[in-house]
Amino acid sequence: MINIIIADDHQLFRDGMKALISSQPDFLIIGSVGTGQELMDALERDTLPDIVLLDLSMPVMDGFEVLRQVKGKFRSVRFIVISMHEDGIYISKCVRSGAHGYLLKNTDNEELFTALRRVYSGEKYFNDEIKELMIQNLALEGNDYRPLTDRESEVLQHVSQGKTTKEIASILFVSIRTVETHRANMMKKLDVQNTAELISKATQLRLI
Amino acid sequence: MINIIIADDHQLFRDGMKALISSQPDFLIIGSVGTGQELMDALERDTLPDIVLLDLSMPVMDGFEVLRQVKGKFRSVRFIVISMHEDGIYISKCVRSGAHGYLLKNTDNEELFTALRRVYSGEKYFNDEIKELMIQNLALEGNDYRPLTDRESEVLQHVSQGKTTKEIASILFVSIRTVETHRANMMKKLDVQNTAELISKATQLRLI
DNA sequence: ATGAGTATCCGTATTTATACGGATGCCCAT
DNA sequence: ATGGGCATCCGTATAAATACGGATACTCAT
Repeated sequence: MINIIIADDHQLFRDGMKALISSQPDFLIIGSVGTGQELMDALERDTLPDIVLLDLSMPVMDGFEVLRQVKGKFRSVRFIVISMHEDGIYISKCVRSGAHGYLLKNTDNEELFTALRRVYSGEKYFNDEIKELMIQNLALEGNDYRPLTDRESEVLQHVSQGKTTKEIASILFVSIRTVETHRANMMKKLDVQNTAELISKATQLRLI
Repeated sequence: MINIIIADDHQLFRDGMKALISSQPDFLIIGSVGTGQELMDALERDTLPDIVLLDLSMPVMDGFEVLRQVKGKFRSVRFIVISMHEDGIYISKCVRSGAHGYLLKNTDNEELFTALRRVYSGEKYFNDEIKELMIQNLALEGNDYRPLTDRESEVLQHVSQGKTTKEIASILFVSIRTVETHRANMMKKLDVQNTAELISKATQLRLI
């Protein structure tokens, strides 16, 4: 019997999920919580589930924070993220944070069951579409991805708003050469040829 | 009694919605369909509902196509779009296509009921968040928004990939001046100062 | 004490973008 | 026949970006 907790701030969703999952003989819903804090409390206090179905966008303590706090703590519990976000960056972030699976909220029933069973048996579950999104995101990041510094981010923000190097220098009270250097460094970090590609890529990477 | 049809390709969602809506004494689910075509057939054949809860991303005939086909046809039926997409462009497109309301799939129960009642009584229903997203999109479009021509879009694509005017001229077998003119015209249409802002705005407007 | 990273700034040069106009020809709707 | 929109191309000029290096000083971890 696979013990499952559902963590999502919408009762409708939890109820629907509970009804669906309970229809299968090998699944048992042992908890249904509406906040990250409730989930943490349940994990500390009660019988540990085999799997947590975890929404990302919960108030106060979101899914990412939950993953961060449980990291290395409840090792026997596996987390399948369920999210509306079909964005490679969210998915990559979840995978890095230790998620064992990722499903979109419009996943169909059979796939949900398959995911639950696969993750229960020790595998990770990411379907082809999810994999493709992750690959796209990693390809965007490139081989030697280094994050932008605070100043670079600031300059990038101004550039994306259409300001010239001269204008940015004036706003930040620095030399034109300083801004030029920051622009050049960003272009190197993101491996792009010019400003158009910089803005394009930075947008895709959610740096703007 | 408010008669309602639910149109969504995921049975779990339809079932959950049906259970929730049926819990209210003034609502009656008179149909539950999984495709746009089924919805069209139901509207042609059966008693018309007062309201259709319409998912956007259905296979073959999506929600936009449904709205387009019903435009001016079933005038007494009101459409509330239910979508995962919290994107001003989707929302604006729905409103332009005649939707009477727009809800995100993580809307809470009470708000769903409110929306159904308001739309039934002749109002439109868009909450503050949805309105804000629309406003942002309209602000982006600006005052005298004109769409890009095919050639402009083609040039824009190349520009966003980091190509210079010279390179684009070579690829398209036209003069450098031609590409220069296209770039200048796009910048005028989108009311931006330079290429960085062009790419930034075009991305937000989903032109790239 | 040392080294790496960050932020700052420089000289010189070339390439690219942008701006100010202007023009012709084709297609299509009126 | 006419006019508007689109795609094409031009001369001249300035502004901006990019590129090739180089440099100093501060902070923080080792």
